[in-house]
Amino acid sequence: MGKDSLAGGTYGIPLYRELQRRLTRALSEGTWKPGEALPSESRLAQQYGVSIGTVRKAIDELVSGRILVRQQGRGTFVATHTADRLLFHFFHVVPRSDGHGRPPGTEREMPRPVLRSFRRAAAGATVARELGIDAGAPILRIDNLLLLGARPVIVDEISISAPLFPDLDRQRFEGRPGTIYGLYQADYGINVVRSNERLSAVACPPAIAKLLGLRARQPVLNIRRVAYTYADRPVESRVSWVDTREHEYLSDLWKSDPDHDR
Amino acid sequence: MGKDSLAGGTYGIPLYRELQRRLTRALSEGTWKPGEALPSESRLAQQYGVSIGTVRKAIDELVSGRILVRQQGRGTFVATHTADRLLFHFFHVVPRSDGHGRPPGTEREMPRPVLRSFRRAAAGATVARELGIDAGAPILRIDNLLLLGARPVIVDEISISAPLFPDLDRQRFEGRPGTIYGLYQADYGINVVRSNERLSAVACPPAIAKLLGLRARQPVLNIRRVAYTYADRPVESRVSWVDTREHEYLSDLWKSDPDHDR
DNA sequence: TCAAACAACTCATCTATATGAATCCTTCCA
DNA sequence: TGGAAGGATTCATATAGATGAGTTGTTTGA
Repeated sequence: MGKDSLAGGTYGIPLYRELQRRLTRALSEGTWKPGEALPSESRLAQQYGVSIGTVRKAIDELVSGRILVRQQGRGTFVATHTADRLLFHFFHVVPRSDGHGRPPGTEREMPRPVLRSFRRAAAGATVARELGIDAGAPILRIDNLLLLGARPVIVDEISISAPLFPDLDRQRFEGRPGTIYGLYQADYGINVVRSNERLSAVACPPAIAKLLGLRARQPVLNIRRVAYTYADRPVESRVSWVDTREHEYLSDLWKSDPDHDR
Repeated sequence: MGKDSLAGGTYGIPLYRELQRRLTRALSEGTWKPGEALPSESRLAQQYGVSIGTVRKAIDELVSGRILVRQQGRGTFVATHTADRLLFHFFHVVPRSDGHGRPPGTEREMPRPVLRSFRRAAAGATVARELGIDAGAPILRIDNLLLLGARPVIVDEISISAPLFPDLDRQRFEGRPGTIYGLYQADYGINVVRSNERLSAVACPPAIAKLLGLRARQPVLNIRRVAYTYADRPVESRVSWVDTREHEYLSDLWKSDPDHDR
């Protein structure tokens, strides 16, 4: 029975759920970094003084929540923000599928970001509420134009709490090797695991319309996303404006992932 | 070992997955109707000649896919289309949450439907493709206006394959006791278990605008939904027009359900 | 040197069993 | 008549172990 043994611990709540809580906390504390392997199931079982089946049950939900990834013969790993993961779990804009026989959601394409502005600002009421910080608190405000194919399709307005991302500046942001969530993860140990989006149709503001090559007041899809890390801690508030003339927003609550069979 | 034993059966694919396949097929054949209980886990184990753990694993995914519902001490039941289930899994339009401290998604309200028209028609190309039938095949076309509070917010244009719903007429449709999916289920044994939605922002057609109390060409949210039953068989194609001045579309891929913890 | 064989390790599947918790039904007694 | 007690049945949790499959690294042998 290892030093972290759960034996004789919490009452009322199941062992596997308590173990899950501890694993999640360890994850949020950076005990194992994204891409790294956790100890093997048998070692975890030994360490926490539970059976291997209980360890598997604790891990099961973290895997189905895309927080961990299991690989037979290799181990269990902390999920990383690869381009694929971004595409299938956090990026829902796809080419329209009107008419063609092709099933929706296939042939997704990685958006090419063009940085429009990077600056420090103070949180407005809405962003503050979404990020769980005080109104007026310092934030970083990043405006991006996303190209799909050759065409500008999305304008992203990103707000993140400045103290969470020390020393993040324009150079560093633009020089990131992968996705934005990959940057949060690799440079700041913040792993975005879930997001929540609220959509509405609005008349396009002139400034946005100019970027999208749209006439002002034309209908655009407005998306407010809040991205969360472990334990539902908000990390990023993002407002997107989507030109849906040639693209659409795909919401497929199940089977959104070709790899992940369930 | 029961007559349905899986022993010595399929090679290569796991027992629990084969059992899952058989259960799904039995479900689609109406062996157990919605609301009814399946045989107990121990009985299923006996019947199929597998251990109880394997039965649980087979059922696990059907439960997480909301196809079955487990109740400790009672049994395992085929999910039914209660108002709650509709609200949380198939109805994503909620009051805007701008400004208020209230978390998004709470305080949902059941829409009140007003039937605008019920008629027989021929499937157009898009609907035919979505329903997996031939273009020109007979369909039922139902137009609904949905009120949230006192206000008209959504126009629904529903298309279903006529042969799938024999003898369905306006009286029967309007006289249904519960939701539309409840009608499909109770009267035709068709259990909608999944849906897929594609959203875009468009200028509101005049006919729709009149119903929603909106000026023509104002931005509205256009939703194309295809609803599926077991084994990904399409059942319904629905086009919705949503007035998002006071409401918005909520897309929360995880924790959309207060009951269902995962 | 190269490649096959092997060993050691991982997660995946499957079994068997025990105990607890929730529900339902019957029995029994005041 | 009513309600408590008990028993039977259900799913929920937890354990222990066997076997299989996939991966990795090492050893062996031609």
